[in-house]
Amino acid sequence: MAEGGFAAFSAREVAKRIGYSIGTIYNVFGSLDRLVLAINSRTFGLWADAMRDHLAVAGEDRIAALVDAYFDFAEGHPHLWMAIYDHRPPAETPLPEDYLPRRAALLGLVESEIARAVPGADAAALARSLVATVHGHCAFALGGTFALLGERDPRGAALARVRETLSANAPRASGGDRP
Amino acid sequence: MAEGGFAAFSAREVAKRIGYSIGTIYNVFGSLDRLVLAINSRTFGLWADAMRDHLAVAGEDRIAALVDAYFDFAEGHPHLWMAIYDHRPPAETPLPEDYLPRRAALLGLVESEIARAVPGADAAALARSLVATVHGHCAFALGGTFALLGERDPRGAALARVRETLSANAPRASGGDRP
DNA sequence: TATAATAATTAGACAGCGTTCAATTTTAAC
DNA sequence: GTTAAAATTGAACGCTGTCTAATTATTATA
Repeated sequence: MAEGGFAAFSAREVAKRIGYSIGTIYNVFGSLDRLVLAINSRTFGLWADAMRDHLAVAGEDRIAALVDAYFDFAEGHPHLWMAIYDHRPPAETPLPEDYLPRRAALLGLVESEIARAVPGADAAALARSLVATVHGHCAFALGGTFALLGERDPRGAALARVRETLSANAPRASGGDRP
Repeated sequence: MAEGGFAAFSAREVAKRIGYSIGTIYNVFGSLDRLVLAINSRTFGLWADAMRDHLAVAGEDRIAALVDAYFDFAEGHPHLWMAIYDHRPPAETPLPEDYLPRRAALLGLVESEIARAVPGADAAALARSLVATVHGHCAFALGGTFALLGERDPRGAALARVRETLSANAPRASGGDRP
C-alpha cells in the first residue's frame, strides 16, 4: 500500500509478500475492504504518533506545529495518507475495533490545541472544521490540483486560513491573538 | 459513473450500455484513464454551469451562493463529483483538450467573486485557498468523515471559514465586511 | 459503377483481480 | 497415539483493463 497506493493495492500481492496464500488473507480479514480498513486504522496510529512527536518538540507556536505535522505526515507517506480517503467501503462494512478510537485520538490531539489556543470557543466544532480546512489544502497539494492552479505554498495557505479562523474566534479582541 | 461511482466504473459496462464493443471504447479513448478524464472534464462543465445558474439568481450575498452552489452540485451528483478526486491517473496521461480550460473556468467563477468581495487582495491566491477550504469540508461531508465526528452543518462551517478569511483580508478595516 | 484505400468496429486472448470453498495440513488436547 | 479443532491451501468462477488480428463499413478514385 505504501508503495503503489490504493489503486495498485491487491490482496493477492499481500499474500505473496507475506508468504501466505490468498485464502488465508480472506480467512483473517474477510474481505479486501476490511483489510484496507485495518491498514488505515494502523495509519491513524502512525499519524497520531507523528503528530505527538512534532508537538513534543514544538516551540510556542503549536498551531503551526500542528499544521506542519499534518503536512509532513501526508507528504512523508502519501499513499498511506491518501488510502484513508480513497477507500470508500460499503456503509455496512464493520470497522476494525481500533479504527474509531484511533481516529478519535488523532482528532483529540487537534482539539486540545484548539482549546488551548481559543479557550472560550467550541473547540470540538472548530477542530472538525479546521481539520477539514487543512485536509482540503493537503489533498489539493498531494493530488496535484494546487500545482495545476499555480499554488506553490499549500502549507502557508493552510496555516494562514487556520490563523484567520482562530483570530476571528478568539475570546476577547476579534482582530488577532496578540495585543 | 453517476450510478456506481469511480470504484464500480468499468469500460466494459460503458461499451455494453452504448451498444458498442469494448474495443471501440479503447480506439476512441485509448485507455480507461483517458475515458475517466473525459467524463471528469464534462463534469467540470456541468459544475460550472450549475455555479453560474446559482450566481444568476443569487441575492447580494454572492459568497454564500458560491458555497451553496459548490455543496449543491457535490451533493446532487456525488459520484461524479468524487470521481474528479478519486481518479489519479499516471502523471504522463495526456489530458483531454477541454480539461484544463474547463477547470480554469470553474476556478475563474470563484476568483471573480473573491475579487469583488475583497478588492485589494490577491484574488487568485485567495480563490485557490478558499476552494481548498470548501473542498475539504465538502469531501468530509460526502465521505462520511463529518458524520463520524458529529458535524451536522458542513455548509455552515465552510461558509463561516470563508467569511473569516474574507474579513481578515478585507481592504480597510480588518474586523468585518460591513462598516 | 467497380475498385481501391481508408476508417471504424469487433470479439477473442491474456493476465490479473476479489471472492468462495472443499480439501488438506498443522496444531492442540486427551 | 488418536482424535478434535484450527489453520492453511489453491483451484475455480466471473469479472476487469488492455492489446491485436480480423472483419466490416465508409469514402475516394478511376
